[in-house]
Amino acid sequence: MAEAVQRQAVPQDPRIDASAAGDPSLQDIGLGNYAPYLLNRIMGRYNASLRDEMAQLGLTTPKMRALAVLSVIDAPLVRELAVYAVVEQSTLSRALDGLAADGLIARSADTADSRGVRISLTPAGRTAFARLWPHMAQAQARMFRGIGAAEREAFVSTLQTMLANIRKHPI
Amino acid sequence: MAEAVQRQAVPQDPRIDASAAGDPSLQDIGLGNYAPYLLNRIMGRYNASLRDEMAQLGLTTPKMRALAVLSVIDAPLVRELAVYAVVEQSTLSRALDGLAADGLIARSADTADSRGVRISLTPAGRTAFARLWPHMAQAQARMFRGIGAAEREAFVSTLQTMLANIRKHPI
DNA sequence: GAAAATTAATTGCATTTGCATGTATATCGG
DNA sequence: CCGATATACATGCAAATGCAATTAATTTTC
Repeated sequence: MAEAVQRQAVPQDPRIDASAAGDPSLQDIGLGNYAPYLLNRIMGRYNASLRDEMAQLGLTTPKMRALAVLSVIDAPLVRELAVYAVVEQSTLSRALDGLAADGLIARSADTADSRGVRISLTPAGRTAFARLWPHMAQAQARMFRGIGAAEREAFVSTLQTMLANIRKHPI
Repeated sequence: MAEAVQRQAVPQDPRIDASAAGDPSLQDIGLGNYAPYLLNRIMGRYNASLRDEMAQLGLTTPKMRALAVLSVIDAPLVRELAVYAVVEQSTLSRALDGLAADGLIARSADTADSRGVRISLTPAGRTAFARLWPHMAQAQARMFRGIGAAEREAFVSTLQTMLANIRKHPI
């Protein structure tokens, strides 16, 4: 399975890293200074703790995220919702089945393109989100404990730049 | 894409949020200013793109992360590795089966506690990581494109505070 | 204007995941 | 020092996931 990776001392593919000197090693940087490591640790814990709280409300992470996005964005297409909610479209489709069965969302055909399905919150869905939002707000507050407004704004601003850098979708 | 979705003034459950005023709504904040949303979008894309590249090297995300952590931390216990790699222990255990089968890691009983299993990179494992590291370094570089050294250091410093805030494990 | 290509969403299916359990070892309390 | 409890890791199994194929509709091309 992994044979390809264990070959010896392969010279760097110039398409992969054009910088002649090569990258500083992870040891040089140190795990604790390596941003993706920190980001994964932080989000791993944030998402896990939220997931446990959502389970008690009978919701999964995809369902929670769909409700959250729908509280802000009105009647998106399924594929748009998938991007915003950071959920695979097939997973989202099934999560929407569950939310619809619980009467929290409604599916309706797009008027302009009958392939498209627009998703909207029902009043019950809005109520459900109002109940789960405090958990999300609190998890965020825990995350930012001891971080002042200025630092926090700078942090969010950097995140916005980063999202613009790496995003693949125009939305 | 619509704005001003009507709000329903659902009374807050006092057990959920003791702060009398309640949280500002997600609409008030705006998705694009809500840090957990940005973080999930960013890490979703970062991890997906790295996962695709790793698949071509015959590695999964848990395997990649295990190798990365092992390149920095010497002979951790399985549970420690699971924390650093942000992978469930049962998932990690199976990823280690695969890495061991490929000769990339070695398991050895802990000398002090015979229940413990210490994991270390083999020379082949070290070579494998040397080959995948440029991909990780480049994904990180993409993420920080157009962000200066000072901003980047401030960002990482905030992340370190956040990790200290939310982490559950002492490590 | 019809065939070909593209796009939207859902669904089938194999893989992956994670919870719960099992097994072995270590530590604690009396 | 012995039974009870806790911890470490692996594994059984059901559920969740994601890729690929399907169905349906739109757009493009010639």
